[in-house]
Amino acid sequence: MIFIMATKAKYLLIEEEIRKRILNGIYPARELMPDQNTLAQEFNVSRMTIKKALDRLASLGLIYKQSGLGTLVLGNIPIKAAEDSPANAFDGLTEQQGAEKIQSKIIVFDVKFPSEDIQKKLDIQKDCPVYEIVRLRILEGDPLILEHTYMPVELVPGLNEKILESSVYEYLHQNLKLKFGGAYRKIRAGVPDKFDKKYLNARDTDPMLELEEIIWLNNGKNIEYSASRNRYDKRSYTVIDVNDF
Amino acid sequence: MIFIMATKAKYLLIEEEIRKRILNGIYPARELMPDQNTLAQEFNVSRMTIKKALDRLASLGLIYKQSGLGTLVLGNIPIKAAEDSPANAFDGLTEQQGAEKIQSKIIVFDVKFPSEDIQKKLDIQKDCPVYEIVRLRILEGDPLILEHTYMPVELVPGLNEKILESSVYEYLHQNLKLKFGGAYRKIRAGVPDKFDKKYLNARDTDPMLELEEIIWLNNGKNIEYSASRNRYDKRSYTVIDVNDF
DNA sequence: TAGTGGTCTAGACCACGAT
DNA sequence: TCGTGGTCTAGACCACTAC
Repeated sequence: MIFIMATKAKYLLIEEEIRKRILNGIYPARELMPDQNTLAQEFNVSRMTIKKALDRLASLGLIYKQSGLGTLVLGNIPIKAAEDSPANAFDGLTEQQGAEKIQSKIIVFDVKFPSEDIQKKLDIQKDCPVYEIVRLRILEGDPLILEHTYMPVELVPGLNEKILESSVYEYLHQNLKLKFGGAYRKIRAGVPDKFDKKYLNARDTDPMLELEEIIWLNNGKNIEYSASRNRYDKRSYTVIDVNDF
Repeated sequence: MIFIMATKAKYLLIEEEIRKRILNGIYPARELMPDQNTLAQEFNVSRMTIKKALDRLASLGLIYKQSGLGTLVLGNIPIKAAEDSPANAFDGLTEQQGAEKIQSKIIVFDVKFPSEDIQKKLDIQKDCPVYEIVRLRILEGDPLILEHTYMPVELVPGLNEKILESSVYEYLHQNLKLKFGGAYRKIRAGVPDKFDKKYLNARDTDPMLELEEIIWLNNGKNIEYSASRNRYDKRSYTVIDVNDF
């Protein structure tokens, strides 16, 4: 009949509740959990709403649904480590690790016209100035990531060193009210360059893990191209994939 | 998971059609496309069905939806290269590249009791034998990937060298009728080991890109743990991420 | 205020797996 | 055959954005 979205959508609340039940062993791993109709009755919602909650849990890899069989609770993932970073995450490093743990040292902060390469990556014209930023991100005193970033000036007015030293993401969201639409990321390995050697203390034989990234806003404009260089022994990226056929 | 009705589900057909319209510029990039009600009328389906098609296109990064605004068509992704491998893909290498291009050379094919590490990764007991496989994957005559794989024997009866030389995935699906539930993948960089040097011709200073992977079946059992070593100059992995907070 | 996408319902039929 | 999850509908209200 009527429903209120005072806070969260029902399917999100149900998702949370079911996740708790899985973690607490109320729905044990490797067993079937109650069927959608039963859950719909229990939560007093329609089956579509239950299904939406389960779809999300399935896409996180917590459950597996199969038509004709039921919904299976999956176990924990053995190669998952606490220090792994999901390859699909939107919060900045500051938000991931906590502001008190992360320091940022500005190596380069400049404005220039974009090279052809950067024009293509940001989808802008050659007369559209961009910030060029190189930041060293330091976790608890340890050099962790060297970030090379390009952003169109017109999309990010008022960027300054103070902001770069704290959280750019916060500035974009809180102050400029910008919203991210999505990101495309590419992960690869590479040899250390002179920046890596100087700032990440990489030796010639130390592999680097590089995350290249284009982020676009909800209006479709590209706001950032960045290449993050990680020490190979400090970081890895993870992806969960759910079979869809 | 899915349908396989005699015909495809409506939302899949609509997804295809809209994708075509985007690629053909009928719905131009960086502009709003028709709203959901209009599309529902045009395709003669309910709005929920249109929404489901759009949800999928959004998760692929082709469009961006915003409540109150409309649905925006996004452009192409500048750092996307033809040789990139999606980090979330299920088909084996043979299926990705075509059977005629890929050769597999078996370096190790053995059966043993699992180490503690492998027991944990496959979630099995110590008396449950596993295959240990090392395969060199060769693309058009060029050594590409060195795969170290472990699989429980009881889940994969009848595995042999002939199968290893063609496609294991095909054997699992076609012959054993197994279905994958999902996978967890971890990507990192590392230094070359003696296998990499011998079979991938890696020099001491060549970084390796490693993809570690656990695959589980739709019954929740882990069927495979593998670590794939790639030459850094031959391969990178990609992820698309869509903001949906 | 008008119009968008997001959520939700109650009920229907279908394909699939197990019995 | 029965019960499961998957799809689909027709219509409703909500939250957000732009005007």
